[in-house]
Amino acid sequence: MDKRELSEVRKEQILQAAAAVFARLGFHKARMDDIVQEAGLSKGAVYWYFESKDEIITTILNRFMDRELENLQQIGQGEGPALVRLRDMMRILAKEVEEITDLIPIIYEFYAVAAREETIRRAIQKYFKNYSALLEEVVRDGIERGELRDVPPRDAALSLVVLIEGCMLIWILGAFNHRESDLEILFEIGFDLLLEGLAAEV
Amino acid sequence: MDKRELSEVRKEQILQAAAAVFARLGFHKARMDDIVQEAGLSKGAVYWYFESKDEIITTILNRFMDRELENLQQIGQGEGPALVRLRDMMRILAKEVEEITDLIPIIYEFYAVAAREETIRRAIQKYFKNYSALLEEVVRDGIERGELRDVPPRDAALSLVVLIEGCMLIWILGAFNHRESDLEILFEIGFDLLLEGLAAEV
Amino acid sequence: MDKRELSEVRKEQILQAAAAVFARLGFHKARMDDIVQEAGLSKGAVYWYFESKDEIITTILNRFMDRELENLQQIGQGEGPALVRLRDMMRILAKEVEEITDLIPIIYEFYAVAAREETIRRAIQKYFKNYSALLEEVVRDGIERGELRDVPPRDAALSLVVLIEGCMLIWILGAFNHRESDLEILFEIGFDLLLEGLAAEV
Amino acid sequence: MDKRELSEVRKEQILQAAAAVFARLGFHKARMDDIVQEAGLSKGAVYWYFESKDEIITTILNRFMDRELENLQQIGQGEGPALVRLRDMMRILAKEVEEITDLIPIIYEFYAVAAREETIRRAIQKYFKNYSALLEEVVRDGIERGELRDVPPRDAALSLVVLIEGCMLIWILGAFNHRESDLEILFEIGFDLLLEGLAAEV
DNA sequence: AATGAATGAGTGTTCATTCAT
DNA sequence: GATGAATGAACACTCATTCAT
Repeated sequence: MDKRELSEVRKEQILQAAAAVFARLGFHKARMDDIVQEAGLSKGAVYWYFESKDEIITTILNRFMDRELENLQQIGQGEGPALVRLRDMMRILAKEVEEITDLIPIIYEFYAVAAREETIRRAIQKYFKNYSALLEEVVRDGIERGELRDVPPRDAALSLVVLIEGCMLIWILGAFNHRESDLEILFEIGFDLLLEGLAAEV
Repeated sequence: MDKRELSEVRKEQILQAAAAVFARLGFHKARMDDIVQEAGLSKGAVYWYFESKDEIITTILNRFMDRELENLQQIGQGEGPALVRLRDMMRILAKEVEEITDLIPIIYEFYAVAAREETIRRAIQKYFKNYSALLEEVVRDGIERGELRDVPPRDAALSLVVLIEGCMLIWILGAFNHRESDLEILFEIGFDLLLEGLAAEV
Repeated sequence: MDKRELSEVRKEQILQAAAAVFARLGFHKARMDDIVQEAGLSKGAVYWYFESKDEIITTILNRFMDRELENLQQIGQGEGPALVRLRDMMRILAKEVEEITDLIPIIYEFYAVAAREETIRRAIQKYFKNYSALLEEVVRDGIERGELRDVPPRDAALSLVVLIEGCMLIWILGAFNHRESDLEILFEIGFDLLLEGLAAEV
Repeated sequence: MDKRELSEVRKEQILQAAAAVFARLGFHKARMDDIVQEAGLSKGAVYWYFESKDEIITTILNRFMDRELENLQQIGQGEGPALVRLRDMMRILAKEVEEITDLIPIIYEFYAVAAREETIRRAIQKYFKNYSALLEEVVRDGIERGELRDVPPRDAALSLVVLIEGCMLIWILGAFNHRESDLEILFEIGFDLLLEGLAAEV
């Protein structure tokens, strides 16, 4: 393992630790000392790899968003029917999100910060832009194939983003905690209704 | 103005000031001294009415939720067609939310905390429960009137909550900041698509 | 009850409450609010009768010393044998002290303060002076009567004060907490040994 | 100087400073900032070595008691006549106490606290237990050698503790401030009377 | 006399960051 | 690269005292 490699390993080690601590305590209650301890390193070491607590936070956010996009992209690129691909995207997204449940509260802290701070907001906006662009692509395909109604693809993508984010919120808060305790089921209920519509046929 | 009245006025004065400060700086960066100054009182006075910063935060959350529910309730109770009532609810909600834009980031901080802390979570769950119960009622009415398809009212209510919360998030983050800068328009796009459905008719 | 009388009653009421609170919490942890509550009065009322927390403390100290001296004096003035009178003094002192056990810690706080502050020290010195003068008187009488050896009465009084204060300390700390849990017994053991002496007769 | 050594030095440095400040101002009026300044360190440094003001206080108490016991022990272990050894113990004790005069008020604050708080009381009780055990040993030896009357050694030890503590109190308060301004002299007067007894021989 | 709301200086403690080794 | 002791600004909260009513 050469120097560069070790350096990457150390960084990953710190981010891993930081994520765990943030998940446990949130950004603000988490102290650098907690991260240091969780990482099994020294304070100096952590500060050698990251300039500040803020940099750690931002890095975590970026990695999270990058990975999420990558995942979605791979799924969306399939060749089957659009509806199948969308369903698959949501199903897989649900699985992944459920695996990192602990990190979700952090996301909302990011959102709170983003609403106030330009820099973070820009990053998140970019994320959402990519995110919805991916969905829009599939929607466009679905319309062309005649699977979906001929609605503005961008609006449809918006609705899907709204659906996904809304469900995640409801889910993490346990707001509908009867049978819908699985994110996947929540997605499904919402998705089906969105597809078929609520209005009575005329 | 008698004692009890003055006491209420003072509390409101402090809450008002606190909300302003929180909106500007977020919970954590906001110092008690900021609230004190904004309220135009002394530190002792603030602590005379509230035990701690935390109590101020919680009180704000509760008042917010109470007021929001009350608003929705009044709108939902109307007699017209369900679709009109739902549209009205969202339109008015949009107006109100836009008026307290600054406070929205706080909501996400609450969500983040809620995901971690039982007490706050319970409060928010209760809020969502009431919130969706209101919507469910209107939906049920709509189904009976034949305005809406015969879907499980609870699922439909869930979808509406998801729609509303999702839109608010997209909006506050400015994630689709082209023409949809108004929350109302975002609501409308999402609502229309949800009503008519995305799927092509067979 | 005329004004002056009521005033005295109120003062006593406050001192009583203050003593109880001090006993429970010590001088420093005791807050004026605690005293106010214990007295069942308002803050303003307490400050109407006493200028400050300090004045309350000092007043309590003085009352305590005055009463103690008065008690000793009455006992010491008897006409019987000196040894009997001394024994009686200690016995009664023990009874009294045991009744106000809770207040004893306060005394040590006074001693601590006294060692640092002239004013309090003077008051306590005066107390001890009277205190030992009383004992000296009895001792002198005992020597004249041939009950006691012909030692300098002042030295003997000193020894008695030392005995009393030392026993009280040992007792309140529970330092010899086997059978000597009664202050009276502690006094007796010490007194007997002091009378008979430790040295083997030559 | 290696790490461990430096750490010890720093702790001592802080304790030294704290003792000085406590002596000057008492526990409660002493601020952490005073200790910090006196120690010539930063606030963070002090808190690096001690968790709280309370821990500093407790540590000082323990060190004091440990050292005192060690001293007494060394003196008591001598081989000469018991009376000589007791006299030496008191003489040396007097010297030592006079050297740390400033700390004595602290002791009384401890006594006051001890009377109220289990933890501190236990510590002090243990100290007194050791303390009197040492004296008891010498007394026992004295009785065996025929230097002392055949009294219960434990009672005699009690009397000696009482004598010592009583004298210290009288001395620190300056309660007999004529010629007996030396603690040593006070001890001597008390000790001689205790040895020879006050009662007239029959 | 009495009330209790209001004041504001004061204090123990925390914690992100730095830096000598 | 790595350590962990050291820094010091920041901050929530306390509480004796005041004073308008």
